[in-house]
Amino acid sequence: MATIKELAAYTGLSPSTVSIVLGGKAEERGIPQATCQRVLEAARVLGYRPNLSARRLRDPQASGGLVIAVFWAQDFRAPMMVRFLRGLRRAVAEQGEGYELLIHPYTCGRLREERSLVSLSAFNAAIICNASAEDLEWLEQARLMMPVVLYNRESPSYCGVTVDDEEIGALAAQQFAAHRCRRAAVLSADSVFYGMQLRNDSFVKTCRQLGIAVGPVIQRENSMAGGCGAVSALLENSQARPDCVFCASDALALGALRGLHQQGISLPEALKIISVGNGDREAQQYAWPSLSVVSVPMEEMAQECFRLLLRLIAGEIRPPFGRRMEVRYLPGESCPPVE
Amino acid sequence: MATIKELAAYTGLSPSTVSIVLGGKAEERGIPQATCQRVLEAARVLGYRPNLSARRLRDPQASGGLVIAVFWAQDFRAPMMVRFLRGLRRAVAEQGEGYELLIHPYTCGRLREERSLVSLSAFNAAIICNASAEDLEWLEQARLMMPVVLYNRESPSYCGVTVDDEEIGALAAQQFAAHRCRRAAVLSADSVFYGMQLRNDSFVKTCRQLGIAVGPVIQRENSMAGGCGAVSALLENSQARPDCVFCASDALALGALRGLHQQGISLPEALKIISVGNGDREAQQYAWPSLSVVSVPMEEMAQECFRLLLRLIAGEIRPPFGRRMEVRYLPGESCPPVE
DNA sequence: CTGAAAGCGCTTACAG
DNA sequence: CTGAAAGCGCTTACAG
Repeated sequence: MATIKELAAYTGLSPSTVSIVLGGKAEERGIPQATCQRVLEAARVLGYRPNLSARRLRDPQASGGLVIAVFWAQDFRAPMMVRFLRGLRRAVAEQGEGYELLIHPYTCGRLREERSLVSLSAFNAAIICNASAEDLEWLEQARLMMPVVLYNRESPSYCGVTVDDEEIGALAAQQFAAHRCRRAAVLSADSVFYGMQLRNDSFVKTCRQLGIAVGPVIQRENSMAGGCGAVSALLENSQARPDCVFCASDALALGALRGLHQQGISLPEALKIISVGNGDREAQQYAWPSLSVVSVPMEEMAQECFRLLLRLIAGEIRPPFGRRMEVRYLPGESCPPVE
Repeated sequence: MATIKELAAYTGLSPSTVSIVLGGKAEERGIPQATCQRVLEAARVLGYRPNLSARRLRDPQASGGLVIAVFWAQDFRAPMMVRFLRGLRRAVAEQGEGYELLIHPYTCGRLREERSLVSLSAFNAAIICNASAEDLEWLEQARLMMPVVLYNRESPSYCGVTVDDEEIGALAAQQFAAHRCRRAAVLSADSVFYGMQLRNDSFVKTCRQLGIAVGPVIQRENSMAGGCGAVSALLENSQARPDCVFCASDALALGALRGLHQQGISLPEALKIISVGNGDREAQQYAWPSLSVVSVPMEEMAQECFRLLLRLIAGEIRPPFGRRMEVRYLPGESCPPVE
């Protein structure tokens, strides 16, 4: 990478002059066109690219801000990222700017390969989302110097923001019980995330406590395709068809909705659905029928991640320090309110 | 903001020692616990935050990379951002990393307030998305030094990646004509974007050419709520009900789908729908009925933005230099293929 | 119109 | 175990 010094040597000018031209201040400094041409030409030929760190170091305005990296696992569903970023933006706005958000995609299970988490010179702090069990394991032993907050994960040595996973499953089961459902099914996702297991287990356990039998527990790819394809498996056993289904994600539930339409099953009469609400709220509400969900407050969780990170940086808290957010049941037509 | 020098003064140690402790290298350098405590305590008390630019400047690894800001207007629909980022990530991966993506939200019409576009020290280059007419106007006269590519906008002085907006409207009209539709409606959005107008105008014009009457042209908020609420207005005139509708966005179309279900209108028999496909592909496919769309290739457009930006930086191209991407009709159940 | 010098905040050989 | 010095690449007074 060419530097200004090299451009100066190449053109026979001084670094000052080169810098002035490159900064677009040639005119106000009365530097003739010809000199500009020489500099610009040299920049092109030598492939000059300004070093941003050096520029920023000189500029108190640009130098001060906190750079916060958001590690987002690539394979996670897109609407979740949207909601997360929305919450983060709110949190940033609340603090009055001066923060830079760096989106850093990574691959689940390969967080250890992200050297930037160790280097200390890539960003000031990080929010790590969707870490897998392996990733968490690495984090434990790595003991990063960098301030880190985990989104939706718990750890003995880091700060984290979580939800009550067991409550999610329990709330759904309670709703079904209120409707006097008799037989429940679970539509879950292939997952690297232990929280999902907790939700399912809690749903099943609560069903049993409330006298609801639990029929098939099905695992599919976490997508609408997965949810749609699962419908036949769900209804396979015609003796013991479920009258209610707990879905691990919006995507699965929306896919299932389509599958059920195709089969001519009418909701909520023949079957009730409650999903974990981790997708776009509007898509839940304008589905046909609209989805009943136990909503994961992702925006608030993101906001809280940011707040925790700031307090961590300020030394006001020390890891581990967790915050657990409330979940809420939002009824829709797929499991209407009981009057 | 405290610096290492100040910490040194405060603790009575040298900057070197402070730096070593703060860098987590106390142990390997044999610095005693007590000294570490002193430094860490001072950092907390004085509110020390490492200056990232300075750190990066020292670290050739961290210093070299290109920092690219993505200006995304806040009010634009979320799924669009997802698709855009997906394409961008692909483009980055294709180049083999070394690039930092900075997400920079802004408010439509207020791009001029973004000082970082002028400062030259905030990032190396920018992709500007969803600029309004006012924003474009400002860009024209600002003549930024920074390399910039516009997403889905044309400009006499900047590079841009666009689609053929007229083709979008025309393709939809042609499909309806193939189905022998007689009366078309348009469900459009309140918009700051002239391209949307081009699409609608072209749809209307092509309809007329093909002998399709054009009924109500309705404008609503660009959301599912808007689309759903528009249905009654769409069907208002029972003498001259449309038998096909062109929707300006996925969100509007999905909302309309729900509204039509509520009214008991059966698709595609009673009404056909084609939407501009600017949302999540899976949501289009798993809607009931699945949506026919003229797809805007947002991922490819994002990828092309990135490529153009790199070539711009390398001096291989000069603004204005535009790329226009192809649109494609993807049939779904809301307007099935004609056999 | 152009250049020599200082300095942004940090880290890392190197010396003691 | 700790410190003095150099230098990363850049820009900006200042001097000529």
